[in-house]
Amino acid sequence: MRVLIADDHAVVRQGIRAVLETAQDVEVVGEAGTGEETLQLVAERDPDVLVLDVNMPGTDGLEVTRSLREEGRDCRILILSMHDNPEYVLQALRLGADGYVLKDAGPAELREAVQTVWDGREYMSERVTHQLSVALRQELEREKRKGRLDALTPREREVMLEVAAGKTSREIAEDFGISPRTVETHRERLMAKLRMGSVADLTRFVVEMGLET
Amino acid sequence: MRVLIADDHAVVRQGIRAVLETAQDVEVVGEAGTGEETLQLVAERDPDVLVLDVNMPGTDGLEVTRSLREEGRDCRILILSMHDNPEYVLQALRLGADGYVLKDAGPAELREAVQTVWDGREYMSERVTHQLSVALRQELEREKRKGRLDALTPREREVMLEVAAGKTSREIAEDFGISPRTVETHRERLMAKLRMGSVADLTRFVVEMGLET
DNA sequence: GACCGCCTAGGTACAACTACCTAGGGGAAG
DNA sequence: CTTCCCCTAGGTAGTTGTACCTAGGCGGTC
Repeated sequence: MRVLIADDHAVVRQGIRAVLETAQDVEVVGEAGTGEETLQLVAERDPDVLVLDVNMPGTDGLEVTRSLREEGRDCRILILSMHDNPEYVLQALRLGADGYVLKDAGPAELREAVQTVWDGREYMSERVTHQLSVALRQELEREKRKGRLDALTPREREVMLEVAAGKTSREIAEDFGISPRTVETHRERLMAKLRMGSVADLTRFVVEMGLET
Repeated sequence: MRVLIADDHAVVRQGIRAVLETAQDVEVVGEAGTGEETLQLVAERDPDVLVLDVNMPGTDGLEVTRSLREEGRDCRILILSMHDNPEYVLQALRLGADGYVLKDAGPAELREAVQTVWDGREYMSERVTHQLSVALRQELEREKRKGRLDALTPREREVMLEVAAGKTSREIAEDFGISPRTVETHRERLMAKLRMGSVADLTRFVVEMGLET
């Protein structure tokens, strides 16, 4: 297995090389310190696997990934990153990366990751998949909430904001010039539609959705 | 009045020069494109007023300000910035700037600002002073809230979190294995101590202070 | 021992919210 | 014209929270 290492810090490159070379079927065929250098070395040495840092000055890891895929390179790309930000991860995968490993991974994990992508499978650090699933859940939750919000009538929405602002039904009634009983009706309906069990939950909802004032 | 202009964009320098030179008692004695160049030109030409951009590559405006003050330069320093971020503004003033003007200021304001600092007074764009007063108010509010929070007993704090989580007094009582009446007592006291009039206000407070879980 | 702060909890009266149901008027859509 | 949705609002009964006051037990401090 021919591996190319791309990272802007020489010490990190050295570390990765040391880790990978302990596996006997791995040969490190080069090191790159910038995105441009990476593209050039990949073309020259045609590695099987590229271990690629995302954070590089100038052309960053994601850009490099895009370029390689655009020119039809079929080498495996294992992204190395400090952050488990789902946005980054998804972007990397969308651009054609084969794996995503965090920089705090130990030697064993790094070797396993390289081996895995080389075998044609995807490798993700556990924390990354975890963050992805959390992000997915949040997204679903947001969608669900947005749907619920759409089910409210205009009046209900107004009342909702007032309730979340801590007003009583009587105060809201005065603000709108209607009966407290009517406000209570709106109140019941909106709480039911949003499936909220308390003013506290409602307030959280309003704050989190950025609906105030 | 001898003025030196420092900004990393040539067009901006040109614009400032044009604006200032319409005033007949102003003479632009030089332009600098980097922090280093600025320090050198200030030493060479000894201007009365330095119009200084904060965002410059390498040594930025704040660094330049610090250096000039450290070496005992008494020229007026008028900071030019795109942002009205209070942190920046305070930092600039702390380092010895005499004025802070936003980049979206018109020609008239810029001339007035230069004139004002040259007269030995401070000049601040209106939006800047406004942002500062807002920041100050927020800071005071935060302090006040923190003080109030410190007035709570441990038990009251626990109850507060449960209330903000939307639980009823009965539920909280069960969680803690105490009487609902006791929870209500805690509840009344904590609401009074925090000066909160509703669960909604309390929930906001807890969320904003980052106290949950 | 006296004092104080905290947790505990009960009494009373009232205010506010909840649940579930009914129902008329008005406007928009079919 | 009928249907449907929304805003309106009342009835009734039950739950929950608020306001103010009292009070015992407990642990630490002067």
